Amino acid sequence: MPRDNHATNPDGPAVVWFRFDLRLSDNPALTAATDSGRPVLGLFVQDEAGHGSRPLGAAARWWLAGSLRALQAALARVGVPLILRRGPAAVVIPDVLREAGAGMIAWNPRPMSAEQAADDAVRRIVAETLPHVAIADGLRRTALLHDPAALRGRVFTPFWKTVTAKLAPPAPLPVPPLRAGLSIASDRLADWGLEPTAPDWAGGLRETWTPGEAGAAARLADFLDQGIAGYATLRDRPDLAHVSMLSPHLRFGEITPGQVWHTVQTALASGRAAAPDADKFLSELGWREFSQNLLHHHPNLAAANLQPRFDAFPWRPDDRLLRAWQRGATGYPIVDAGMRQLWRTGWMHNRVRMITASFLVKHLLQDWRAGEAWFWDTLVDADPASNPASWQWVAGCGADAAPYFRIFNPILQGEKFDPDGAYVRRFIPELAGLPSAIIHQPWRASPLERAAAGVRLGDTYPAPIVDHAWARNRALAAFAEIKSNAA
DNA sequence: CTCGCCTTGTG
DNA sequence: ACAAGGCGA
Repeated sequence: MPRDNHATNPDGPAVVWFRFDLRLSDNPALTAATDSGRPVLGLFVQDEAGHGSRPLGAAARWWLAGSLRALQAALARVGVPLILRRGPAAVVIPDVLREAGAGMIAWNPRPMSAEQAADDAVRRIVAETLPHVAIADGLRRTALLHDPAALRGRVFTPFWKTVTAKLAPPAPLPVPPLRAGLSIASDRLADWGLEPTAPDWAGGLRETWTPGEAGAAARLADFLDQGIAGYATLRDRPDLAHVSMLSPHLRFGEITPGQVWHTVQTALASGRAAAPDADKFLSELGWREFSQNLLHHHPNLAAANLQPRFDAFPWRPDDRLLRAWQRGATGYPIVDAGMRQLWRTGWMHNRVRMITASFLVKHLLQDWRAGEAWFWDTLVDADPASNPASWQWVAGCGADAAPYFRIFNPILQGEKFDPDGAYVRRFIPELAGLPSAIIHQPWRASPLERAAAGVRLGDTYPAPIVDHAWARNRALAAFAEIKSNAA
């Protein structure tokens, strides 16, 4: 049947504009489009200018490619195309609606004010230039468990108590019965250059992750099956597998916090999870909500200290130190193992994130923003809220932050949370032969132990770039300089 | 106003 | 044991 390619049609297909909600289930926009009875056309717009959000880092771009491929395949199974376009959303969206002869557009609300402003701009342009296109509006919010506009959290515990007191997320939506629609022109994903080619550094990422909705569901099922038992304490052990690793899936909206919440409740009710473990796990979702709340109320979270007195902090920018930290060559095994896990897999265990971040900020006196930028580029789960909020928390300048004087001892942290050195051995094989009792401080190994393990300090593995006790005192002195400033 | 809380460390 | 700062119930 001939088709007018340059006019919208009230009976035409519904375009579902995907953003970081790359899933079919619990997707109100997709459900609204299906409920309208129209055939569905998926759309993802790569808007390098950001469209109200921060341009992705390299690891997140890799993840996005995988997630789009997974979404494209899932939609293709029911005959629905996923159209890829590049450019400013306010230009691309009207173009696509005209080309598709669309009668409707639907998208899920986003939580940040800049995102809402960007979406409002698109809404206005569509309403003004394409009045026959219905806009699915006021849909259920699924990106967060709470409405950040309705609450302002400065301290985590009361914030999370307030949220959980009335927490009853509606039952997640099932995958709707999609009607296939005709396709229009689409970019080729490969042409977006999201994935590295020369060099291809993504091998460790591919081994570790399955981006996409199915991968997210499998990860959650696996965690509830194997990992959540003992979570309350074992979650701090980077050598064990007792964390969910859901963070990148949540970041790209391949699973919603509401789906996680309901799945955990079901596991609780059937006795497959214990209450202390489930509560602790859900409180980690709480930290995610807390960070999003902070970003909502402080859009400049990644750039500005939440505590202005830190504006006068005497950082000592030093590229040599920063690079040593980035490469995992500080001479402190737990720090280096973490940085190498990050480089290899695009992810780092939460406990080790705190240790490595504390080390950069306090032992090396590098501005937390330099560390935040590195994590932003290398983490597959790099989140515009969680990443800066957590860095500010560690640096002591954030909301409900760890006091600055609380300086992690990388040796004690290693011995406490990687007691057998298994985590260090996995990511620093050149230390693998050292006895467990000394593996977190190889400079104290005896000459005989080092020879037996083939460890030559300053050669096969670096000597510590700073002395812990000295660095600790220097950090405390630096903090004392800003202590008297009003908070 | 006190007390607990906040993903501690040192002596 | 004791250290350090701020917030909120």
